[in-house]
Amino acid sequence: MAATPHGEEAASRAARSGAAFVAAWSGVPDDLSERLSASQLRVLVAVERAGEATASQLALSLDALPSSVTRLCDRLVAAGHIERSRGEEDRRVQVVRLTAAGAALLDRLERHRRTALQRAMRDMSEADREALLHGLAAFSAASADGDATRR
Amino acid sequence: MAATPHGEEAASRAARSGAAFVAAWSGVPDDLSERLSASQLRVLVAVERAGEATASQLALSLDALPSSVTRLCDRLVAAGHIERSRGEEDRRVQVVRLTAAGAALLDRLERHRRTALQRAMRDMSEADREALLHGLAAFSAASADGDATRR
DNA sequence: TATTGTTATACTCTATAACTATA
DNA sequence: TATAGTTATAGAGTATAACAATA
Repeated sequence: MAATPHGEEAASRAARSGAAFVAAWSGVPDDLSERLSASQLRVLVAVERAGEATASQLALSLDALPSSVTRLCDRLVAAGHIERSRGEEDRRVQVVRLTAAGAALLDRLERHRRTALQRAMRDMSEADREALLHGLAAFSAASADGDATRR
Repeated sequence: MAATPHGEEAASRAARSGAAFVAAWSGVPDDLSERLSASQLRVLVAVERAGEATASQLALSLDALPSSVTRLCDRLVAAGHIERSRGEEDRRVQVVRLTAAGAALLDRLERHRRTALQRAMRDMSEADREALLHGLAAFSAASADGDATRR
């Protein structure tokens, strides 16, 4: 089996066999997807990652427009998942953060993800699990380095 | 480092370090996401996988409603990505299939995915790439077996 | 009478543009 | 006057219910 130019063969194999992993990783529990739209969930995850964020910061990190973020936050506030308050230095901005309910919801999402991954991984050999975890960590590191280099 | 009960630790690591792979795998080229909504793209992928499909079959495989599929197909037909025709046996059904333009579009999506994966993988060692591909293949096989067993 | 697909309606998401409050 | 956020409006996605054509 000869190496193909530029690792095209490896990328092609990753594209094919990666679908199952992506499906397991990306799943959302039914009761959550019934209560929240995918967009609302994306906002929630972005708020969690940022800790605190203004509408324009969220718009940037989500590649969305401030007006869209405002609407999404309106509904997330109404549902009790986030809270908004005026900035203390600059009173134009609205600072958004998770409520306890929002954090609990994201916790359930994370647990669901781990459960879905575990379901497939428990049927793998120890060596295969090891290879997967090692490979994913290396991919993650290479992605981060690439981003940094390209800056 | 002791093994944790039920492989929870392994699943937790996969959840964390898998994010970069999922991001690379799931990316859509800008010019495509400007022309097509994510929902339309999902329909297109489902049609490709099925070869030919009726509206209700698509609704099933997409976990959507026939009425939603009809709307999405309306726009995909208008854009020239799919074509519809009456079933020959059962004249109630509408059979959907890709046009050449639709197939070309999905081809570009696939090439974009391979390129994104290759970008990170070229900075990995040969051993790490090997581990990743091996692990993903094993995960995919375990998922398929699990599905079959649970049937 | 049952089934397939579509159309009617209502609510959400997203984008553009106009507007309000603050700087 | 510039900026942050919101509100107005319009097109698209998705759900329920009513409807047409076919079986």
